[in-house]
Amino acid sequence: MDITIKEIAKLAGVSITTVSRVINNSGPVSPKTREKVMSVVAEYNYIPNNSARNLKSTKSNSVALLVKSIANPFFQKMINVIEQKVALRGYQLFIQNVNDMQSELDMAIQEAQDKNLQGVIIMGGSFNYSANELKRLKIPCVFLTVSAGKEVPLDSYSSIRIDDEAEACKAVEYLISMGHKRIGFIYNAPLDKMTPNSLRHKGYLQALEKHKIPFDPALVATDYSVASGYDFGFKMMNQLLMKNKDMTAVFAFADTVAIGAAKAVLSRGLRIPEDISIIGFDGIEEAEYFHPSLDTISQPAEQMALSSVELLFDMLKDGQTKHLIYESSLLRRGSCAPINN
Amino acid sequence: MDITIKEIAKLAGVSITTVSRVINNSGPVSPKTREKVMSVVAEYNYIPNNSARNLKSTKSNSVALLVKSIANPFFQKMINVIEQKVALRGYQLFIQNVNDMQSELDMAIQEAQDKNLQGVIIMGGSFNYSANELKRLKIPCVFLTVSAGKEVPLDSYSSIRIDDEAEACKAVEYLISMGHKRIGFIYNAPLDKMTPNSLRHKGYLQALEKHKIPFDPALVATDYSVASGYDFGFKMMNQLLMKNKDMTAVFAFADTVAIGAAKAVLSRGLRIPEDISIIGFDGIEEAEYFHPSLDTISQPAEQMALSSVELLFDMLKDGQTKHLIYESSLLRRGSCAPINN
DNA sequence: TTGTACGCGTTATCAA
DNA sequence: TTGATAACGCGTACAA
Repeated sequence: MDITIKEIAKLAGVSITTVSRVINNSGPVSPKTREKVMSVVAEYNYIPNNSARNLKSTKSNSVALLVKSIANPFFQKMINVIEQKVALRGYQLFIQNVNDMQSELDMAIQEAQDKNLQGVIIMGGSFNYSANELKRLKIPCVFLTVSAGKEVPLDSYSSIRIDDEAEACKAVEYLISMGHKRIGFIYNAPLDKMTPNSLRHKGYLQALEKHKIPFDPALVATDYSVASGYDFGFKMMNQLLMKNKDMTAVFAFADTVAIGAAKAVLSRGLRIPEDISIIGFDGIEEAEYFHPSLDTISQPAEQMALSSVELLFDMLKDGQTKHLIYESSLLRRGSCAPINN
Repeated sequence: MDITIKEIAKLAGVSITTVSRVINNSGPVSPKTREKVMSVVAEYNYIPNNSARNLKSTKSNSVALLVKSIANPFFQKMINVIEQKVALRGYQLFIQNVNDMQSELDMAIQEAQDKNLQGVIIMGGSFNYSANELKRLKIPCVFLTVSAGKEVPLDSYSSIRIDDEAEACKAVEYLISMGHKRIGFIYNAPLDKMTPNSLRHKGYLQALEKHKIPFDPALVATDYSVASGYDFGFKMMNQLLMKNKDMTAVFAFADTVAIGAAKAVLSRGLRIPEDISIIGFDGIEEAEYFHPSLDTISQPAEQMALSSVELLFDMLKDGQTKHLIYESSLLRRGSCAPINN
């Protein structure tokens, strides 16, 4: 085992209380005692044991950020912002990945207990949390990019998201406004849960309906069995192109997928946007650096991340919850063009 | 505070020992006692406190993966592999991001103590670890993509990496073999530390020297003050293009940077590879899905990740250390072409 | 098969 | 300005 506070105390010829005071700057210690202790601490590379600390103390100035699929590029920039803002408040931030198999809420509950967290931000996930589970998480919680779902009382959490359905609808209407009627859609969402992706699907359908464009299942590509990403977009787009010779535009539910789709188009010798218009969703850097840069529905990621921290500390302060729905912006960068025939 | 083992014991009408036995499957418990305890545990959503558990220093079957800059796309796929392989061994894996300001080794030491880790994999970072610090980390440690540096005894850690210098040299020689002589280089490495990136810089110089191509500082773009990424590559490439009208090829030290650079080329209406050949390094998915797909020096990421887990468990088993240097492969995908004038 | 009691490393409450 | 000492929640000898 490593060196403990007890041994440091003995080596410095003081009590453990004094050592504790020195390392935590709590309570009064005479300068020369402090110095003595410090030197011993340095000499033996003493590091306090956090488990013991958490066990004893009830307040640690720390919050956690749980990210459902940290590999998601869209989340990356939000993570950076949150990291900075939390640090600015003098709090420590624990960043944890939550994989597909794990329950983010369960992890939050566990971590909250282990680390005496003051609050949690949960990024990604679904809209299906139970009021009961959320109640077990006794600390303030902010959902980022989703809300907790209908059954959960609004005053038990805060949330920040966009209106995925409306924004997706906007994307498709943008294509429609350019004369497109045969509009493909690529998406991937679990069947059993409500996620932002499911809402984007709804948005696609809504736009078609609104503009009296008949829905054609052949124009929709999806595959629950695989993870979405570049290759997913690539494969799905190839399917769409094979099946629909008259398709003139495609809406991909995420930028990564849009990139894969765009690659499929270009690889076949087709042109963007002359032959196929493509629009994505999220607003990640990769879509901008693709060539041609892809049009997209861009979420105000930095702003959302920033707000998540603010809402969390609002809750910490006076328990006030808030539910923000941000506007996304349609970025026209040239991957969509009016239909030309 | 949350419910504790003591309260569960009381509610179930048994001792805490029995509860402990039930939840850990240690020691004998009669079926009906077990059932009784389980039901109380379930009813009250009891979750054992990990801090308290760790305090008892009962070797928890867990290892940690510390990632220097988890946002790095190249690391992402390795993380997935490691996650799976560790799980297969029945160990729990803690994944931790280490940002630029933090010392990965210090974090490892801290975590090892707090969580009773059995071992650590450190991904990324530099070649400058001190033997002393490594000694303070008393558990097996595997460095992935770097080694610990010259002063550290080889039997105190394991490592897996590639020969960055030789591979970078290979990339440049590939360009040279196609007749290129005015070859730009974009890179970014801290001045005070030895990193894979510094080695790639060396490789660039080495290739030039080997083929008697005069070194021209105007062909090298770097900027220590910013983080490297797409935008970095974009900016640096624009600088290079402005300064060197006769440049025919560029080697970017990382694929992300190569993508930004390629975007700069295409944005100016130049063609790849007809006007400028571009080659990157790492072998990330993004480079493949860029259009045109970018040539690159591809590291065997999955294999390296897999080996890192194996080496860690080798060390756990019998203390054997090993130092592997993998071969990278040159992926020719069409972003480089023979010079044509 | 079950329970009692101690200690893990730390902080906090007293009293000196 | 210092120092005993009691918790914190849990696992585990050792007893029963």
